[in-house]
Amino acid sequence: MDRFLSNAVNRIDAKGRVSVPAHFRAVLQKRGYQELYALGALDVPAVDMGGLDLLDRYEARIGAEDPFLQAADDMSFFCHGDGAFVKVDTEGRMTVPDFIREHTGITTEVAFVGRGQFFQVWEPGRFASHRHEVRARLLKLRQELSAQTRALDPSGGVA
Amino acid sequence: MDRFLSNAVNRIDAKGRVSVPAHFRAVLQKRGYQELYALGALDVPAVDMGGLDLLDRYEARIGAEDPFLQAADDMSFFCHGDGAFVKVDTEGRMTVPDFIREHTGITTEVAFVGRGQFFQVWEPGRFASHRHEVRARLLKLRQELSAQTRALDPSGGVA
DNA sequence: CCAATTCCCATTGACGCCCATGAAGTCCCA
DNA sequence: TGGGACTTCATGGGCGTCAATGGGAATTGG
Repeated sequence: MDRFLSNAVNRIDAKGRVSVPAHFRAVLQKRGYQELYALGALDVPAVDMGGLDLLDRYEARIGAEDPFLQAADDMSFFCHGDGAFVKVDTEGRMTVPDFIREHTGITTEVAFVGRGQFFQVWEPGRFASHRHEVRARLLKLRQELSAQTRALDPSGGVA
Repeated sequence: MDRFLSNAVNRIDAKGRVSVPAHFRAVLQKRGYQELYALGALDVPAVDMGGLDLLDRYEARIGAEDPFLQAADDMSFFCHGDGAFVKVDTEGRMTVPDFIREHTGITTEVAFVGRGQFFQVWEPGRFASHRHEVRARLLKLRQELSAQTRALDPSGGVA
């Protein structure tokens, strides 16, 4: 297994630590990352987390912009100033920093959600809501499309 | 880690000193700089700080300009005349000079903001405001772009 | 000689490292 | 196929180390 998949909810202990799911840790180790890069998502109360490759991808994107325009400055301010490194201890736990709690609303439990090349952390309740929203949007999209084409439904369907 | 990342707010003591975040100090040491070069940002109430390489980059930028144009003269006047060196003591603290206080509005607390190749100092309140502005601009930019490309979304995904 | 700055030491609070415990899952064997 | 032993993992807590901060002493410059 080489990508972040499925989801799990873990509890934050009295010292503010939470176990990163063993499966995610295995992916990180396989890719050679001991430290996590974390960045609050733009439009949802979630924080994206992943290896340094996540930051590299943002920096590559910045490199494509004219460095004297505001867009490049904004992007750097966002991914460097708003991002952070998060350490994972020898037991596979990370301490949840304040900016993650503020951005996500996390207090006592953390929902880890695999996203392929990275994963997200959510407040469990908000994650459940968002999941339903996404499902509803996809269902609607599929119904709209199937009136014209079967593109989203190669065999039995997405849902 | 070899770049300035994440942000932290530290307090100025009675003598006007403030601790440079340990992570930033580690980056400076790795690059071999004991002294900081500081220059007030043009369009925001922040001061850019970094090693001598920061000044080098500014000078390289000046060198790219036609020396007969006023722009080159202005740039040189600005980054040499308005820039300053800031010392870091044995404890990793710097004294906040007056021009930084005036340009940023800093009084009792300093927000250190990583920017990759350099970092910035802000008054914490203004930093928070600017952060929200940047996020709003990027969100808008992303929505405009997503009609054509998913470049800002590392997943390239639906959500 | 005074004032500002720098160096040194002390405190405290946060964080990383270690060990322990209990629950859940897996594998093997009868 | 069912049960038991082993492994893995999430979680809790003690302890040492380091960083941020405060204050005093020494040094330097005007």
